[in-house]
Formats: sequence, C-alpha cells, structure tokens
Amino acid sequence: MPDTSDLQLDKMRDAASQASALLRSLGNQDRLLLLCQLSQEELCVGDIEERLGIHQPSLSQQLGVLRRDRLVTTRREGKRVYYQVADAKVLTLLQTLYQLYCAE
Amino acid sequence: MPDTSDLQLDKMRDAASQASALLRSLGNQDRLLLLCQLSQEELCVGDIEERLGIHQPSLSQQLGVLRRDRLVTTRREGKRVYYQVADAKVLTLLQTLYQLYCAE
DNA sequence: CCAACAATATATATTTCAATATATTATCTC
DNA sequence: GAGATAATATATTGAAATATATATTGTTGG
Repeated sequence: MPDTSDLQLDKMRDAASQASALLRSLGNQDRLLLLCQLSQEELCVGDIEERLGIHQPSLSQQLGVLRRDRLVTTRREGKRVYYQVADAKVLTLLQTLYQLYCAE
Repeated sequence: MPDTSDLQLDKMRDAASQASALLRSLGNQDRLLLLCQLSQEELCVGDIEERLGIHQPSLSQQLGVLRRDRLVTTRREGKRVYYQVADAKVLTLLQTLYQLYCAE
C-alpha cells in the first residue's frame, strides 16, 4: 500500500518528468535563440533566418521540434508562415534565463 | 567588418550556448529530482538512493554528469561522499521550475 | 509554369540512456 | 595487516535519441 511519502514521490516524479521535457526542448542553442526572438514578437521563418543566420532547413527542423512539443503555434499568411510562442511556461523560463545570462 | 548587430548576435549566441548547456544538464528526470533534493540539504549518495529509489550505478552516473558540469561539489566523510549544489544559477532555475510545476 | 518560402527526407556522426559488471576506497574484524 | 564488507565510482555494451549537412519535395502567388 502506498503511503504519503510514496504519493509525494509520484507527484515529484511527474513534475520532474514534465519539467525535464521542457528543459530538453529549450536545451539547444538554436532553439533557445529562436524562442528568444519569438518571445519578443511573432516572426516568419525568413525573418528568423535573417536575424540569426541559421540555415533554413536547420531552422525548420528546430521549429518542427517546438511545434511537436506544442511550445509554438503557426499562422500562414500567403507564402509565409508566422510563428509565435504558445506556452506561458516558456516565457517565464526565458525571463529567468535572461536575468542569469544576459543582464548585468 | 562586424557591425553593432553582429556583435550583439555574438553575445546572444554566447549566452545561448551557456544557457542551453545548463538546460541540458537539468534536462533529465533523475538529475532534476536529485538536484531538487540537494537544493534543500547536503546529502550522501545512499541518502539520495533511498529517497528517490534510483539504482546506485545510475545515480552515480548522473552525479558524475553534474560533477563534470561543475553544478555540484563533493566532500568525503569516511566511506560516504556528500554532495551539494555548487552553482547559484541552478538554484535560481530550480526555484522557477518549482513555481511552474510544483506550486498551486 | 516559375520563383519564393517552408517542410520533409536522407545520411551520418554524436550523444545519451539503461543495465550489468567490475573496480576503488575506506572501515571493521580478527 | 590481511581479508571481509560497505559505499561509491567507473567501464562496457547495445539501443535510442539528437545533431548537422545536404538534397528533395510541397505550397502559394504571380
């Protein structure tokens, strides 16, 4: 029979499973950079390509990962596809990371 | 010749490189769980094993990763090795993750 | 149909994971 | 001080996931 501490451990494991999945999604230089861009404004693939100098197929692949993990959503406008951040947790984490690595 | 925006991009890339490395270090369920334990108090391997139910070799391997990435330090006391968190950024991130996944 | 924009496919190299086995270090007992 | 034991670390292996570069395909608008 599970006791209180086992239940707590299950909850911790569940939280850790979700949290570590998000950390892996962000744990790539290119994905992190492009999420930083998207956290400021909605952008299409070409915009991101130009800003970050990441080649298109590579960019599309990373965007595909973020789509799969439901961290971004897309909107097509003619030939262009616009991306935006779809997960509030991402924005919170990006803010923390900004403080740790980009602020004085 | 690099202009201002190139310099900014270099800085961003550097920050993203460091940040994404940290995210990868934390991006594993077992490592995240054991860092959560260590964020509360210094613990030896056996303590962690008992609390989390992770098998010893697996635990030692994950602790080895955290040592390699300089996120924890160790102190030997007789047969036991005590671990503690050595990186303030880890504590900050854990706090944010706690708010996102463990708080109501 | 052609050009622009984006996604997918393919191939290869690398990293990571998980399980098992073995080694190291320190303590204890005789 | 020579084993025996406890605590921890390392090695090994095979499978799975990820990264990276290039090539190809799909979609839309002109």
